[in-house]
Amino acid sequence: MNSKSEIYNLLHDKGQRITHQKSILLDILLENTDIMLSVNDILGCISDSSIDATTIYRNMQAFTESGITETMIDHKGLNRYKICDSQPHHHMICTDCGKIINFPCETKFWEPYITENNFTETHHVIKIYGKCSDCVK
Amino acid sequence: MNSKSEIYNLLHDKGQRITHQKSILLDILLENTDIMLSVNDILGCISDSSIDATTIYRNMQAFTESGITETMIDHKGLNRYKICDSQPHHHMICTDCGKIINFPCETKFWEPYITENNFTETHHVIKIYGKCSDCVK
DNA sequence: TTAAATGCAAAATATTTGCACGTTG
DNA sequence: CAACGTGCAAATATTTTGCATTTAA
Repeated sequence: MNSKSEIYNLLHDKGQRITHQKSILLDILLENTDIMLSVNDILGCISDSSIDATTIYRNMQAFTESGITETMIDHKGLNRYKICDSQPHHHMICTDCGKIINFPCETKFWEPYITENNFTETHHVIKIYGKCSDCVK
Repeated sequence: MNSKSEIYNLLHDKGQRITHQKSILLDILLENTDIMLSVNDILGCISDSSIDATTIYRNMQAFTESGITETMIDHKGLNRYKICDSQPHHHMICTDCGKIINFPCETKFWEPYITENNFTETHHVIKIYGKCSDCVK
């Protein structure tokens, strides 16, 4: 999920229209792939405040339902969004500013517990929460 | 953190007073150690609605600052609370029936990445999704 | 042209704050 | 009795909803 035309095709397939507002929102998301953006962050990126907050909420929900964006709720209860990664990996997420640092998965230390419980893994999620070097100050 | 007297001692050490309201809240928390309770859940446990929501918010914050409770924000952005476990653990979650199986955290293989990025971890979440032994059949 | 998307206003929800009064130690 | 805790009311903040208007296809 890293080119605008790819996303446009996906939206088209879902019967959604390509609007001026969606185009701007996608530009902002594609320029910020390493941070989870709040609606307020996104508003701050729109210089002439040409998009209403309601429209941002509605489009972020639509994008998430279409698998274009992923979502989290930060330590203050704010929704944050980013474009989905094409490559799976894990995240350190700053609960203050939403910054994301990726790291690879190196072990599956839980394998014995899976076997023991006859559990069949389909996927796993590892997220490290805390403060990034800027926000810890 | 599993007996009321232990918690009372801790509160006393922190210079906090033992009030009727705190006593009731602790009873509710101690009777619900396997679920994260929202303020609304807690209100629902108080039959005669003798405690104001504000008091619950303030006490849950105080409990959390004292290390008595732990907190999370759920998928809807609601704060939820539970008495701290003596042992932290992670979850295998069956995507069919919702069953949860706990397992302990044995490694922090991501430590080098944290150090490298000057990240300050507050907590981490590891969830293994899949099917439990019953649902895989 | 017409169904979907948008902007604005208002509502809904969750949480926080100020302050007077009550209670604990 | 003195400090802390509580309840009530009002303020904040975020997100959602209703509806008339605009716009993409």
